[in-house]
Amino acid sequence: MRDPDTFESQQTLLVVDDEQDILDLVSTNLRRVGFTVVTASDGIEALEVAQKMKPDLIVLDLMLPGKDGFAVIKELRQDSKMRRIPVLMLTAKGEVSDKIAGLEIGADDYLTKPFSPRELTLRIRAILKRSSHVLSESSLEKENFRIERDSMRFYLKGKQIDLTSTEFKLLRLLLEADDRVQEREHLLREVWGYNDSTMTRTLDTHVKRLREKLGDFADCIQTVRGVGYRFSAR
Amino acid sequence: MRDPDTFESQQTLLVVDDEQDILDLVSTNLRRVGFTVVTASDGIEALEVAQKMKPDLIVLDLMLPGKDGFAVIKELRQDSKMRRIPVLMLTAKGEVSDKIAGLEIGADDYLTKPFSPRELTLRIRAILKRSSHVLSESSLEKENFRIERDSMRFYLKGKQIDLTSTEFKLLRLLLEADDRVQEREHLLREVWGYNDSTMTRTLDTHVKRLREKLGDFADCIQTVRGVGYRFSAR
DNA sequence: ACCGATTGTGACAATATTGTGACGGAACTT
DNA sequence: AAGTTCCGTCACAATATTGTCACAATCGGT
Repeated sequence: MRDPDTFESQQTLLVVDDEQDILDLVSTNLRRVGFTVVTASDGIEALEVAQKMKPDLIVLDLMLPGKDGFAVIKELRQDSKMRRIPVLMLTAKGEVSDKIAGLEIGADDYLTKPFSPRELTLRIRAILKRSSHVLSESSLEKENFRIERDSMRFYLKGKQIDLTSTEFKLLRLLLEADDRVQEREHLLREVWGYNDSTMTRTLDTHVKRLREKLGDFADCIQTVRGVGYRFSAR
Repeated sequence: MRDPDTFESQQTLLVVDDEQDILDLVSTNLRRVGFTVVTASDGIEALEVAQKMKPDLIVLDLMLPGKDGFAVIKELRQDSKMRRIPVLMLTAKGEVSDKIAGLEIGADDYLTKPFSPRELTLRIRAILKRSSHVLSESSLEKENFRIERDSMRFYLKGKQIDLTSTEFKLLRLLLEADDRVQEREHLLREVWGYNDSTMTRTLDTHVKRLREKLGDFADCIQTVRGVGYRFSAR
């Protein structure tokens, strides 16, 4: 009898690294624990494969010939089809800067080389669990909040509340972020498509409107001054 | 059959000493227990090799021709790529001064000659274990302190404490440094982006504000006169 | 014990950031 | 066409954060 946790529809991982031995090592290990693994050895290839295969997760080395990990993530996040694919970033020792530590680059997690295969699979499982829960189901429920992605409806304490489409997008992002701070720039990019991040106050205004509609729960949208907003359900 | 946890991409050590026999002894021993070892016999060479190889740890003799161990560490800590590489300092009997004892020089540990190979590998393992864990997880817990990088929340004895973003950055750096002294210049560069390190007292002020918020635990932020600050949790 | 350098401290002013209400235009409905 | 909804901007208010300064306290060295 199989452990129910491993009894999952096979999940596909894309592993991207330019060092062949690491690629081999990682993929054999991941296959051994039940994943389907495809590989790529540079950024361009990675993007192509990602587009074609729609992997459930990408393991991405930061240092790549041609297009580095940052660039790959950036393009990934700009494509609506691939935006949701979680990324686990691999970094060499010296590359660990604050940017990475803060996960400001858009990766979902990162791992410093050298790492043990066990650690890698643990991380992958954690991300997949989190994101399958959060992202793939059509409705997302959290405490008193509930969002139905398909119908674009929002419920607070079971009661439906009308949101405009922008409000909905914004609240959805905040909810999906699950207590992580979402930077202003990020929200502006995701909801409005603003890439320049210049002066606009529309985010503030919409947050205000959302808070109004949340009533007693207005404080669930917390502002992190100088950074962005964070949603903490209750 | 190998233990899966030891099945990791090989870790590289850089051993620096000007005495050839010690170099040989140490490296053969370290290779025997599974490390990749590269060597250098003076400070200049050490820095070059470190830059090129990005070793996972440097074993550094204090007494070196040309540039001594202190100088090497100092330069190391100034380079953003190499800043995080842990250093194990080797010292001869008489050289153990207060500076070394307090590890105020930026080393992660030190060992007095003569030492047994076994002791050396134990120390190395300890340092590597410590430093690989500190940065790789999204939340960092240490005694009564806990920092969640994603949500930018800080907890003391389980209770959440509000920090401004600057305070958060500062505390995070101190916590991540894990008992190592962080030089003023370094903190100013990392948190504020100041490169000139001229006269500003804002670091002092922020440390004070942090201490206020830490209450009883204010003394965990220790000042090292003329050098910087050190965080030692309890 | 004294001196100079360094750090702690409290107050303050400047600045940066966000909240808020109102407004006008655009898009959509009726 | 009139009414409605939604959206982004603006001006202004309300806050929160930050850096500096003057002065006190402390430390290290002699």
